Amino acid sequence: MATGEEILNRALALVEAEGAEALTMRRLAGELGVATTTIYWHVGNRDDLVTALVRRHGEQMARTPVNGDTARDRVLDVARLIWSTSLEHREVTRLAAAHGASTLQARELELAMARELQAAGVVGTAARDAMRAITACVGGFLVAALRTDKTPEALRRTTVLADHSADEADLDPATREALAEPADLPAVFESTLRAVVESVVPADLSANAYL
Amino acid sequence: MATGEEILNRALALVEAEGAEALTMRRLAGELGVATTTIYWHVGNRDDLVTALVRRHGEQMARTPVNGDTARDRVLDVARLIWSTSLEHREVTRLAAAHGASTLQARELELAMARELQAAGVVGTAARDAMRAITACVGGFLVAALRTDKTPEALRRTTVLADHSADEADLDPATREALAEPADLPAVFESTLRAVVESVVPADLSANAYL
DNA sequence: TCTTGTTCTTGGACAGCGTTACATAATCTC
DNA sequence: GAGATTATGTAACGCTGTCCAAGAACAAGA
Repeated sequence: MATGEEILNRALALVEAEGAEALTMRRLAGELGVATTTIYWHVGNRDDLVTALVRRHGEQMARTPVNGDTARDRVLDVARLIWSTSLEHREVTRLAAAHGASTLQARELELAMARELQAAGVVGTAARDAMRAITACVGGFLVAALRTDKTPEALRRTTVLADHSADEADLDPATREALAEPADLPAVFESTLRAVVESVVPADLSANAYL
Repeated sequence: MATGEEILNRALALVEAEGAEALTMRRLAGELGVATTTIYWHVGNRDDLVTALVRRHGEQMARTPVNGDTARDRVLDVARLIWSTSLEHREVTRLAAAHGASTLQARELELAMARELQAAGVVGTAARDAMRAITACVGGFLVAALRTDKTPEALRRTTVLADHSADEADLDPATREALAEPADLPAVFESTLRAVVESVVPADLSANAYL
């Protein structure tokens, strides 16, 4: 009755609907109308459950085709894809991050990036290092974006950084004011990633007739 | 007998010695030879405990002076400082990350960065966005570096990305081989951060007589 | 049809977690 | 010394992941 596939479906639905922390063995079992131990029999550990969940979801995430004319644009687009799809399914992303399985979640997309890098002439250790740089940055921005959701007021950047009690008087008032409100994260992401990709992927001269 | 200060000291020692997940209320109480509730009386919640811990530790982290001749170098050096001190106290960093208090941990150093940016002529929203970009990247690399420690073999990048069963045949063998072993993260960090900082902090012409 | 073996499900327990209500002891204040 | 404040302890509640041993369902062989 309760196949492993069904359990994963239900678990995914639960996570997307009520957040990563709603995924408990008892809760999921109740959702399926089944005893807790049944899940263990079919899927195994909670670790196994989450791993299977993230892997399956990661495979579905890589459906979108890659856009862009130049090699750089296509690499950049893969990075954008990781960013946007991770944000669309932010609860799964949070779950994967808490589980240390972010790489597994983005596996297919990272391999796509490896292919685009190869098309740009970046192979071997250079490709590995380029991927590392790009994915680290994407991951950093993702952490920043997801943190904002559930962090209590007192730990927000805007309050932590703006709340200086008369010290930090040497900071420009305009800067102080700017620190008190959140940045436009997608915009900063876009420009930062562009800089990183440009530093790592050689310009595709052939694609631009004007150079 | 057990002041709040002492409790924080012991908690910090516990975290640094046995990892972030060793910090449980009962464990800490036992360590102090005291009932669990005593901690609640002195420090409050576990959230409060961790917050206080991270804040205090973050203040101690900002002792190191900033080096560098040009404005860019000094900004870069602050970023390096966040990176290296966070890695030296990696368990506290892990704890702060799990608690969503990374900004609090790096507060003093981020404010130092704001000052260096100001010295470089970057103020207002530009300074905020620049800080966001830099700290997101540093955070991303930190997550990557810390993840490697405690992730089970099966979830490591090197296995996740290298383990393609005859698919991905279109990937260069050199790339495949490179993906199977870890990157030199500090080196990639250094070069990536340089690119980001350069894209965000204007060159300090006055500091270089040759330009 | 009865039996045997495998697959699947279950109830109940265990140890651990954060947290709290309540009772007790120590210390200071008037 | 009486009373209030501060500090600590006991015992429980509800939650978590996990496992064990017992049972139900079902397939196939005699």
